[in-house]
Amino acid sequence: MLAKVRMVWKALIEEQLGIYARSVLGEEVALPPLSVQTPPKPELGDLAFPLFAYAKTLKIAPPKLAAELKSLLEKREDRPLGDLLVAGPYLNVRIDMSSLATDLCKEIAEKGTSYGENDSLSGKRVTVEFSCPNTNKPLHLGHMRNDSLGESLSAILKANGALVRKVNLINNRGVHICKSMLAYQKFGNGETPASTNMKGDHFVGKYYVRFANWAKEDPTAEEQAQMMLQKWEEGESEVIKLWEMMNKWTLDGLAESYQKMGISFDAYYYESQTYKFGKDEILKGLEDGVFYREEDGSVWVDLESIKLDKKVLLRKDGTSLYMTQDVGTAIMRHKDWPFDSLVYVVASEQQYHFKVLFYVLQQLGYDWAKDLHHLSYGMVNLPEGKMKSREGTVVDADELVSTLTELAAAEIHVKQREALVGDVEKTSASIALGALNYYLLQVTPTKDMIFNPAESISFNGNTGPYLQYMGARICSMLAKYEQEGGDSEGIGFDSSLLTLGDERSLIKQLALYPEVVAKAGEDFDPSELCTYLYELSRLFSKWYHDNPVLKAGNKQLVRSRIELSRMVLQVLKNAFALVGIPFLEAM
RNA sequence: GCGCUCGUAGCUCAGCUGGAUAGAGCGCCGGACUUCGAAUCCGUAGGUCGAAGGUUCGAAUCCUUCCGGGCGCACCA
Repeated sequence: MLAKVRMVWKALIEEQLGIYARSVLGEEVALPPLSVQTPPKPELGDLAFPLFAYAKTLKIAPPKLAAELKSLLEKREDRPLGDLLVAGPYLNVRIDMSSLATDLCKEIAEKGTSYGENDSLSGKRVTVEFSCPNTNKPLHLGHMRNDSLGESLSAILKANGALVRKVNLINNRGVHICKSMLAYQKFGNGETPASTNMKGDHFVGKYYVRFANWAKEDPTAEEQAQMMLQKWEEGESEVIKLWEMMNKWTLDGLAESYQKMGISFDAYYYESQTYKFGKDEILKGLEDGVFYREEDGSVWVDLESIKLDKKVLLRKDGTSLYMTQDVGTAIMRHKDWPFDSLVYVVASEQQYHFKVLFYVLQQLGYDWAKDLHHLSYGMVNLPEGKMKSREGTVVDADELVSTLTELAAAEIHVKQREALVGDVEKTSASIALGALNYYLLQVTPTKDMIFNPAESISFNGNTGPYLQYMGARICSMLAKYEQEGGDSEGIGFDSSLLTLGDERSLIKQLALYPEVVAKAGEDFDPSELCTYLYELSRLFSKWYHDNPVLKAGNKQLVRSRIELSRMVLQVLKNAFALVGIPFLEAM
């Protein structure tokens, strides 16, 4: 909506520039494109058109040109509503906020939860792979950033019109899995998650740690694990039975965590089922001459054309590797659900892997391989440095969620909001989730980030709960308004009454939302929505603090401010849904 | 060594395709609840945007070099 206003003014001024150039120079000249910006201060208007670039060709100082254009434009009948102002070398526009607000109010009311959506990816099928845990330990903070990003990105792509399929690849095979199995076999004494009253993933994780300790004393431990893997691959029934049992324990535990964290998938893939795939594809590529075979029998791809060295795709004994498997899995997924695009949400450590993977898939001639993406995100570190499992500094996901939930509940009790909130347990869980997702998504994905536990449990300032709080306050105000019969009085929304600077800023921010959704989708960057949300909430809370709504006096003004609040509420709700912040009517 | 990436206030982060006095939050100090929810709001202090060059009318933003972090560079996954 704001985009439209911008376009109209830009086109008009560009046209005027052309006319002016012709009159001054007496001939047609190619002028540099006009750029549109936002002035740094509200007093300077809403749109800014810097004129520096024209000084040379038109032989006029930018401030003079601004004044000239202003007076020429003001004579034009076809000029849209709004004011022109000269601000030094800039020609600025103060747009007609009243008509924008009227249109906006209508649009938000009509579209409701779909306000902000667009069809830039309309009909496009996108598979998003994320999470991809091991089945030998519970989720930790690193997984949480991955999960938040994957879930949020999926929602954002949907809001841009895409058909999204969320998939998870469970890493449930390999030596590391055998380690926890072996430790359990040796030291388990038949205990189970049920008998020890432990969550399955933590239970299995305990044995993974147990293995590490044992391996320190017994040098044969690693060897034994390797032997177990062989037995597993041969399908020895006892090993398979143990594997199935322990896998289920972990997966049940993970399912519980996912549920709590609001994570879900449309399909699961298991490495145990996919690890052999890809071999045939590589052999086909070898036949077609896109790969080559070394003397020892191993198969390689030459990466010189993408300025990398070379990479093995099949071992000399003909078995698959990580890369081989990923090639197979991608192709299989495309058969399952023919996508136009595939996004991998995986840590930045694997940038090289994905560069190679994408290249190999292209070499194999799949047309969909043109649109593969790696949403590469940085590490999550602690203030003291990296998380290290050996030093026990890994932040456990379940523990973190429950700590935050307890703190939120404590806050509700301190403020004596039990009655207002209703279900304290559910509400505090939602606050915890909002806090976590916002904390993790706030940072530009590609950057490493520092997770400060003390800061993450704070609910003040630039946090998820701050945003939720704004929503709750608006809800409570609207409830009061409706209770007092405000809506039934038949008074309409009069946008011309919203003349305060803060109101103008709010309206603009609301009108900007659809563009932010589109940009976040283009950039694969949920943090852009976080920044937007905080700015919207901040503007609202300042305005709401300084200006009465229900007690504004004039009924027409009350009504108009109520409508403005309703718009803010709607946009908050819509944006929350895209970044995993549960909306709360009371907290 | 090669490749990728990052370096903005004490700390954590924003800063749109280069543009008008570089912005928030936390923390510090100081204010605002008989008034729509104080999980709030307002104010003060705090920055030669890692360094040096270059391109440009104009650089935190683009280019080069250097310094300093991180991550890759397995017939592991």
